Amino acid sequence: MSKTLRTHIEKIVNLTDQEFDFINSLFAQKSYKKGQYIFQEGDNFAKHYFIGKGLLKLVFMDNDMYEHIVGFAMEDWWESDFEAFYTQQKTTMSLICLENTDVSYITYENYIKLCNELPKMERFFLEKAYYGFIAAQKRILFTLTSNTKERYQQLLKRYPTLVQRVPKSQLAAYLGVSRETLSRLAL
Amino acid sequence: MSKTLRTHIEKIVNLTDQEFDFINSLFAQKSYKKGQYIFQEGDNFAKHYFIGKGLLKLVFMDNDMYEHIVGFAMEDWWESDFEAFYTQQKTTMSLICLENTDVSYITYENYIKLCNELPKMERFFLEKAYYGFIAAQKRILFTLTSNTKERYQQLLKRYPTLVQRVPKSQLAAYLGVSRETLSRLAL
DNA sequence: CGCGCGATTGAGTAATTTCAAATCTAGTGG
DNA sequence: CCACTAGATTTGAAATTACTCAATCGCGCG
Repeated sequence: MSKTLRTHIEKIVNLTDQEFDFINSLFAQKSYKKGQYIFQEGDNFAKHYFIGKGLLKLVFMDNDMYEHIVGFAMEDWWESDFEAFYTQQKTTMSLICLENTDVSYITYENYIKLCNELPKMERFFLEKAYYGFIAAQKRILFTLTSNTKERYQQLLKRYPTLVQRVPKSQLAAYLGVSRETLSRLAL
Repeated sequence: MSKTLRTHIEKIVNLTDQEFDFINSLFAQKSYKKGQYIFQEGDNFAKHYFIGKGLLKLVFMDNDMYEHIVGFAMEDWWESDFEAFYTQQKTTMSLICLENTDVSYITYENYIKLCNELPKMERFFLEKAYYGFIAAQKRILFTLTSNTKERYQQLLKRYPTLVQRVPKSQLAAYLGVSRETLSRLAL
């Protein structure tokens, strides 16, 4: 799994063996089973997670206990409650395993240390943040410009593997429609 | 206006006079009148804009020529077609002045030079990217969890000055509802 | 076989859109 | 000061879309 992380980082910045050893020393590994919470609303010490294997959902629970899906995350993706991580406040969302999952994670202290001692990693995280922002803005634009059916078709097209691994009710919670409405869409 | 930019940057990283002179040498200034396009869908050489004064909308035009508002931008904000800027492709959106506006802008080449020669500016842009991402994700979450009325009230509460400067029809195009629906909301 | 979960279907209700018309408002010229 | 106009907003009514609640269906698994 460490090899996965290195390969992943080296898609953006090149690393010497020593540099990667340093990076690796700042990450820890953990495995979770389907259904487990990696973190839960209200937790402190938010961390940043790199997913080696598995499938997760980042959810926000409303007053009626309905889970709104802010995002899915799978192999080679990063996920966290980003605001909680970066500002070191309590999390407002939860990260839940939809499959058995292996993650590498970094604490905020180690993240700061990493950026200070290895500025090229700041470049790496900057690029990740850019693409995260671009993706979020595209999702906003798509909800503005498209109806439910089009957004569902786009989801199927864009993440074909994801869709096969996730119950449709979860896709509805991501798209922001009821599962009945999703079920009635004639494709 | 240069003073504004310096003050703005120094909220995140401190600068020497020499450093700021260097930064400033990489930016150019330009003024626009209400109604003018700073850039338009299909333009090349996307730039990154810092708004010294004025008010802008970032819009995407659909097949029916309806303008969807991806975001507003005002004093002390950065705005651009971020994907077009970062990947140096043609813009897919347009940036339009809702008031007379003064901007400082940086080209992609100068942006790269700036980050390479002054790594602390990479830290600055990283922080901007983080907060941009967090804001976008919050907007997504708000559309998932709230009805139209709540989203409009949130907008009024969060950007009270903006709301006074923008026609309601534009707020509707930002929220993703028709202007008639917005008009019928009893607050 | 039967349980449990997810998906679908039905029926009534609520929210939003669309198109059209009426109203309001700020700025202009006489 | 008033009439006029353009743009913005509001209102009305019908059509569409989505939601809710309830019932049913389908299927893998012990």
